[in-house]
Amino acid sequence: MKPTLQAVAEAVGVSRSTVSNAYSRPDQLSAALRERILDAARQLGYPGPNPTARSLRRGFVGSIGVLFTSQLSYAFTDPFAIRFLAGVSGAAERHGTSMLLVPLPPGQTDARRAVENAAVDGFCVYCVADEEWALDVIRDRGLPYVSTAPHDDAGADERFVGIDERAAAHSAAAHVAGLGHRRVALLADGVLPDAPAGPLTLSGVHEVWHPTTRGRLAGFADAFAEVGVGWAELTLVSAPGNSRQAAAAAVAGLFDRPAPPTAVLAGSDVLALGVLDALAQRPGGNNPPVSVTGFDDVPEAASAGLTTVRQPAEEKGRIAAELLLDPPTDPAAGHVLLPTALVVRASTGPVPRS
Amino acid sequence: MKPTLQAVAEAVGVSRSTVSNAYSRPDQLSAALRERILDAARQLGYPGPNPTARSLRRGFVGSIGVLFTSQLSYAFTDPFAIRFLAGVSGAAERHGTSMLLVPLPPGQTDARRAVENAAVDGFCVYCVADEEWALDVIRDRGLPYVSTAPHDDAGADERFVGIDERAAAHSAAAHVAGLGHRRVALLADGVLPDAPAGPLTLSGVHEVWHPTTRGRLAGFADAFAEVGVGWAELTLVSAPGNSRQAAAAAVAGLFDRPAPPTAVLAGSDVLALGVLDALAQRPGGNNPPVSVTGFDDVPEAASAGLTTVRQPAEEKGRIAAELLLDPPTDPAAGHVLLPTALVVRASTGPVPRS
DNA sequence: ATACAGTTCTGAATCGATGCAGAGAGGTGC
DNA sequence: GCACCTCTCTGCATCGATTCAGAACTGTAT
Repeated sequence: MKPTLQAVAEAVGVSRSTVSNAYSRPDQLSAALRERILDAARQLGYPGPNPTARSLRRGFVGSIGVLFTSQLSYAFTDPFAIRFLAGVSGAAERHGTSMLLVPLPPGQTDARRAVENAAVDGFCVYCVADEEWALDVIRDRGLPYVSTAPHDDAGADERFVGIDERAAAHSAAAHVAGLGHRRVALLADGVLPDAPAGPLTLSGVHEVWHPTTRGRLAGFADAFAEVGVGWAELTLVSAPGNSRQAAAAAVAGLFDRPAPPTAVLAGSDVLALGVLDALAQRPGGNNPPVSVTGFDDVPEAASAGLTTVRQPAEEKGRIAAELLLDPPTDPAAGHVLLPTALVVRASTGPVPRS
Repeated sequence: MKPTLQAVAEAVGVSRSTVSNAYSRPDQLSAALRERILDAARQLGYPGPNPTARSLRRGFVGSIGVLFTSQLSYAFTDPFAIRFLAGVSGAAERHGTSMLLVPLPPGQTDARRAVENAAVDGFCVYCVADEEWALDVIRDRGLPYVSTAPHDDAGADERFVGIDERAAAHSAAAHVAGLGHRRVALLADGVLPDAPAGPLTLSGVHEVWHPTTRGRLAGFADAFAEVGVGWAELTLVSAPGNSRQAAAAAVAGLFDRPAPPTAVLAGSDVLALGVLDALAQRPGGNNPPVSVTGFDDVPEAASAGLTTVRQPAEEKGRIAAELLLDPPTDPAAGHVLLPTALVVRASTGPVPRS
C-alpha cells in the first residue's frame, strides 16, 4: 500500500494541508519546513499527491481529449490525421496539458459511455463520420470542445477550426474542368452510412451523409455546373473507409466502361493515391492518362505528383487545441477558417484525344 | 452547475447507491427502476457518473500512459514512433482503454512532476533518451510499466519488448563489410548527452550514452572487428535529434575529406534518409556512390531504396500495450524479443573502384 | 507588558462517486 | 402462521486530496 499524504503529515507531525501546500503552494510555508516534508515523503516512498484525488478536488484534470469518430487505430494510418495530432500535441505541450486519445468501441451505447467516461477538461473533435451524438454527450457534460468539421446543428457560439470545404473543392474541380474534362468521377468516403465500395446514384448532393464530404462534393459539382455538366452526368463513387485499398477497389472496372471518366476527383489524398495505384495496375499503366486530384496535400502527395488542395493540417490541430486551451474572449474569434490552395502537379492534364 | 448522482437519487426518491448501480451494475436492480432512474437523469441533464470521482473510488482510471522521453510533438514526426503508437492504439482499443500522451516539459523537476501527475493505470515507455528518472517515478508510484529499450538498471521481472539491438545492427554492418567497405562512418543520435552534430571521438563504444544507440553501435563495431577494422578506424558521427536535417548537417563535409568513408551506417532510417538527402545535394549527386544503411524499415525506406534492418514497429506497440493490459502470469513471458531482418535494397553496393 | 501586523500552520468541510453488509419486502413450503 | 429464501434496495464508510477561514506563533514598536 502506497502511503498517502496523511501518512506523510503524521510522520512529520504537521497537518495534511501543510503537506499539500508543500507540493502545490510552496509560498504558503517556510522553505525549511517544505524541505523537511519533501524529505520525509521521499523516505516513506510517497510519490506525490494522487492525480485522481487531486483532479476530483480541484475540479479539473489537466488533459484534453482528442476524439476520432472512427476507429482510433485508423487515425494512425491517415497522414492527415497524424499531422493534425502533431499540431494538437505541440499546443498541448506548450500548455503542459496531456492528450487523451479515446477509442470508441463499436455500438452507439458503448461509444457514448466512452465519451462520458473520459477524464478530460475538454475535447478536440476530429470528425470523420457522423459525430452529432458525441457532441451531444460533450455538451451534456458541460465540457468545452472545438470541432473541426462542419456539422448540422452547430451553434453560433461553437468553437470551430476548419476550411471552406465547398470553395476549396471548387478550386480543384474548376482546374480539372478548365483542362477540358467533362466525363468525371467523384470519389469519396462517407457518401451514405452503409454504401459499399463502388459507383452509386444519388438524386442530389444534399443526400450526402457526412457534412464534410457533402461540402466537398458540392464544390466539385458547382464547378462542373458552371461548365454545363449537371449532377446527373457526374459519376459518384463511394470508397468507404478512406483507404488506398478502398479507393482502388471502388474504382475497379470504372475505366473499362464504354465512356470512362477522363478524370477522378477524390475527396482526400489517400483516396486519390489509391486511384493512382489502381490506374498504375492497368495493363499499360495509366494510358491514356486519367487525371486525378486529391484533397489535403499530405506529405505523400508531393512525391506522387498529385494535384491536390492544400489545407494546413498541423495548424488545424494547433489552433483547435489553442481554441480549447485558451478560449478567445471575443466569440467571433472562436470560429477560424483556414486558407486553402490548389497545388497543381503532374496528376492532372488535358483530356487525351482519342 | 451540473447535477450530481445525489440529485438524481433525490429526484427519483431512491438512494445514491441505487443510482450508481443503475449505471455500473444493472444486475443489481430491476429493469423498471433502472429505466426510471435513467429517464430522470436524462431529464435533469445528468451526464452520468463523474469519471474522476469514479476513478478515485474504484482505484483505477481506465487509461494507460504513453511516455516519450523526448518532446511529444517530435514523436509525430518520427515514422517509427507513429507505427509504434498505432500498435499501442490497436491494443488499447481492443481493451476499451484510453491512451494518455504525456508531454514532458523541459527540466527534470517539471518533467518528474508531469509523470507523477499523469492519471493512468500504467505506462508504455518509449525511450529515445535517458529515461531512468522516469522509470523511477513510475516505480515509486507503484504503477506497472513496459519498457521498449534496454536500460541499465532493468530488473529481471521488468516487462520489456524490444529487439536484440546488437545482433540486428551486426547484420547490417556485416552486409556492408561483406561488400568490401572498410572506411566507414557510424551515424547516430544519443551518442553523448550534449554532442553537437558532426564527427566525434570516443575511446570505446562503452562510452556511448543512450543504451539503444550503444547496442547498435556495438553491433556495427562487432562486424567490422571481424574483418579487422577496429573501433578507432571507424568514424563516429553524432546527429542529435534524430531528424533528416540533423543527419544531413552532421555528415556535411564528411565526404570532402582526404579519405572519405565509402559507407555510412545510420542508427535509424530517418538519419539514413538524411544522409541520402545530403549525398543527393552534392555536385554530381551520390557519385561515386556512398553506401548507406538505416535501421527500422519505416514506410519511407522502401520508396527510397534504403537498405535497412527491419523491426516490427506496430507489433512492438501492440505487444507493449498487451503486456501492460493483461500481464502474462509467467514472468518469463514478460520479456519479449522481436525478430529483425536485414532488408537489402539499392542504397548499398560494392566499394566503387577509384 | 501590550498591542498589532505578518507569517505560518491547523481543522473541517468538500469534491462525486462506489460497494459492502444488512434491512425490508414479497413469496413459498409445511 | 412461522421459518426461510430471494430479490431489491439503503446507509454509511471510504477513496485521497484541496482550500479557506481563522488560530497560533513571531517579532517589533510603544
